[in-house]
Amino acid sequence: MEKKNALSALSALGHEQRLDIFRHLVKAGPDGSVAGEIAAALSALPNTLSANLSVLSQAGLVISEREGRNIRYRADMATMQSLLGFLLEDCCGGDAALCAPAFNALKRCC
Amino acid sequence: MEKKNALSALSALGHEQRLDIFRHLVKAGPDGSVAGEIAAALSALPNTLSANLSVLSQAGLVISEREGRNIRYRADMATMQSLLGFLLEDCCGGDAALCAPAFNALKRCC
DNA sequence: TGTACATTTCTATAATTCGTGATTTCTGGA
DNA sequence: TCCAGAAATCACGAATTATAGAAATGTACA
Repeated sequence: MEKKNALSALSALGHEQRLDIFRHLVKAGPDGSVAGEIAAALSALPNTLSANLSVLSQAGLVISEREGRNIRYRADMATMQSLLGFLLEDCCGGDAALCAPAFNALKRCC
Repeated sequence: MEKKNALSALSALGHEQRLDIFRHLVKAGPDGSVAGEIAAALSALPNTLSANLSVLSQAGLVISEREGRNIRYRADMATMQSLLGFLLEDCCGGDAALCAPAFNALKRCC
């Protein structure tokens, strides 16, 4: 992951409603959730929710798909994993072997 | 980790210079780096660097310690790990057993 | 005690982000 | 074609945050 992508992902998550949305989608798992459900779950106004979903989407943290007149959102765990890789790059004094097992385990999980 | 702590950590990292500082400290490892070294490495002005180190410190992402007339900073990996735990809570449909190995591996590494 | 160095704090200005209301687009069904 | 529901987009004032320069603090050492 490049720095600008990491920055947009981190600043997207550094906002209360967007963090709530992302965690809601993480908990929802691979099925995700449609915008209306998210709005109801978080008691959010439709337009602010939409704006925040757009920010998360541009940051690559969520993926959207139209489903009839609803739009379904899912958390993109692959982006999350590469963000972690970027943040913890060279975390073990450059000895990647120390961290590799942890990153691989994260990829298998979720 | 509570939500407000996660928010302050994420928004602290969602800023270019602060992200650079944090990654610099992660690469520096347990020895950390003094403010002057960081400023030289990032070509940062002393006052803006100080302000951003303060933000990272309040977010719990770095730890500081005076060392003569310098101040040494270190990345706090424990905060990072609990942030990941917060972000990925219930990521495997509530089946924590799927994620536990990955989180444990992360704790051992770094 | 006096000086030099490293870092922080203060202050003012500039830039960015946020939330809200109104409008618009897209879809499905009468 | 027309209407209703779902979501996105636009515009704008308010609030927050960032930046730089200048001054102040704390430390070491002669």
